[in-house]
Amino acid sequence: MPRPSSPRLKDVAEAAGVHVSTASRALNEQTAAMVQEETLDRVRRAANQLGYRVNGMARALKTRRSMSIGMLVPDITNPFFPPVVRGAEGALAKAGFSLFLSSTDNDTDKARSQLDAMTEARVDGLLLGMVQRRDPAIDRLRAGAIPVVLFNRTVDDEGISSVVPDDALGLRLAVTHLFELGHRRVGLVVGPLFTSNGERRLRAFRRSARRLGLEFHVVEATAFDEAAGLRATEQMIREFPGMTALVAGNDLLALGAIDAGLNAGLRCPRDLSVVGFNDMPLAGRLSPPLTTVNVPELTLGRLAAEVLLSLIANPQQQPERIVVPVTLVSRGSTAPPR
Amino acid sequence: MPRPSSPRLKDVAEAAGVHVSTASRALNEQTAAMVQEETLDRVRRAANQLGYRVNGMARALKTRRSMSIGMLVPDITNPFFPPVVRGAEGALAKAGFSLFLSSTDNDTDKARSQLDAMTEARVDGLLLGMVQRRDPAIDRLRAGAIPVVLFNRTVDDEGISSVVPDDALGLRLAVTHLFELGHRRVGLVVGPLFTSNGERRLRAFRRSARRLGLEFHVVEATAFDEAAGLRATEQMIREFPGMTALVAGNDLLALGAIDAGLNAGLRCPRDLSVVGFNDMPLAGRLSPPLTTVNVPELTLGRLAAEVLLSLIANPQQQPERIVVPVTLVSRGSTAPPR
DNA sequence: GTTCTCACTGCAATCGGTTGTATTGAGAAC
DNA sequence: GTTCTCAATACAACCGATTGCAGTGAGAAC
Repeated sequence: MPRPSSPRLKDVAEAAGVHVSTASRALNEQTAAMVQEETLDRVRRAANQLGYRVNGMARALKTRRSMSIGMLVPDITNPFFPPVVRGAEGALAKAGFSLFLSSTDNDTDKARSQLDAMTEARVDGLLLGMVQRRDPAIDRLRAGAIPVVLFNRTVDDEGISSVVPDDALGLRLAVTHLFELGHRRVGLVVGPLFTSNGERRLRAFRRSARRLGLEFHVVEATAFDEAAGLRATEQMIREFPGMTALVAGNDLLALGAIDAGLNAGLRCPRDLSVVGFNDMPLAGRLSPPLTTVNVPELTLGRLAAEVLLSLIANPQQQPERIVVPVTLVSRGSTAPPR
Repeated sequence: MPRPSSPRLKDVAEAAGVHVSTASRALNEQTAAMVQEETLDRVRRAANQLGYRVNGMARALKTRRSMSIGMLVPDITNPFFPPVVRGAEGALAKAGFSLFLSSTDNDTDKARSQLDAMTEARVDGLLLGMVQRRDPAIDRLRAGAIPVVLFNRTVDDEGISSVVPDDALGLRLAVTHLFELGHRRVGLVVGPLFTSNGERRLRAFRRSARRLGLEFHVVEATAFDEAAGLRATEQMIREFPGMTALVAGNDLLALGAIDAGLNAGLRCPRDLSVVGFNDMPLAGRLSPPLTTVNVPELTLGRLAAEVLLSLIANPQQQPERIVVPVTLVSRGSTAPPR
């Protein structure tokens, strides 16, 4: 019966004429110093010869480090996330970690089952981008010993590391921009308020609008996508006539809002100015080019990964809550009111 | 010294007062029938009580199945890929598999190192979207026993399963569309010819253009992104004056082409019609809305995953080469020549 | 009362590595 | 020549599951 699987350390050791423990040390950077130069060579040569690749599962089982991390995003097809994933993946790969990625489709059950899968895979850390403000999944995670960093959204609980955009600054910039263009009657199509972005952006919007003396109205969208933006804006147009401008909870909501406006005979930006949030890729090439709040997505992903890595290196570490600065990008979807 | 880690099967077994092998059988669907109803209950209760999660590494080590698959894409920030990833992930999750995702940034070295990492993680299969027509990485993989399905691009070698769009049909549709609009002098900004999409689209373009009696010129872009599209089109404009329309190797190249045209004073579609390929998300909302060849991305990803799953279930299986049909979506970036 | 079944459970080997400890042997110190 | 030191290597336990096989005991068959 021929051995069907790939060569094991034992095979390498035999080929090199050493004990498997010696082969193990020879092949590990950390321990290679323990073994004689000449032996080192023999083992390495044998390993190359046989095309040996360490069995990560066996190693992980023994060392209790899988060298993998799990990343959950609400929806990978939301253009905001791919750059975040890329930023995270780049930083992780540099440190030798692989990435388990999963889209939860904004579905709590799916999120839980994916989280279970990652727990079973014994990932060394988690990057979570889909949490709700009060999230039972997080509570269960806190009990466990697995390092977690939240990104994009965070939880109300202060005890967990996170990397999020500066929601308050973003909304202030957006509202101020509209005010300076001359708008005085401004709507907010906010994302779901069970998310931190929803709630924070709403609060900042209210505060800015009040301070500037604007008339305003708020409608909560059921999700962060175009369809929800469309529905919410239809409602907004019914409930808040005379509105000349609108801030959306993110860029996809903004697209839905523009559509709803069009359906109601309001052209953007002539009859209705719209500001998005995120500055997702291609936002500047849309028709009209979207005025929006830029979030440095790659950086956000990279930072989240770096915080996680340092948390893995030192689990006792205090939680770190990073707020990434944002800027307003003024493009074609906003204009002075007529 | 308290046990810091999560509960093991042994802990569950002790809590339930049974042997660990019995606990193992009780907790596995396949083998649960072997154990008495009453014992089953006790074990399950104990497992829930302790919050037991199987250690995937230990299981994988013993069973030689990691229940994970690796997916390599050239660039996750290319909007074409997220829906493909999502399609694949959905199908895989349904079958209980997790997804290792990695962006290779079109870098052969990075691809190789990621492939090594996946090999070490002992993934049960690979979904590769970044292969070149003659790819040494594939040759190395063929030797091994790990099931592979290529998507989006394929290799010249016939022996490997793949799921790719119908490049030939797509280009024929694009060229015919331009012909019917009245264009007679048409360029092709093709993707790198070391990719199957590049080469196949070029061939189909030439054939269609000849058959229709068009004058044509081809420039090869160095990558599938906007910057490469811009550069290639600048060259095209120099070398092929009087061109009224252009087919791009994908949507990002098309965007670069539109920019290059603008820089040269050619407005799209008034002075230069442009057809893309892929119909990436938001393509229809761009300015101008992109005429392009629609590839059903979600389906493509799902199919790739399904082929891989069946290959994993039955490794002796003949390779399957699926060609996914495409359609032309006529929008605003094409118009009759002036 | 024995023996045979058969359903259930326990035993122990195994997957492929890592790592603390023991062993070995050559040269230094005496 | 004996003992000590130390570098290099071998031994063996262990990580946490799975699974072929052996054991057990209750009831059936005789």
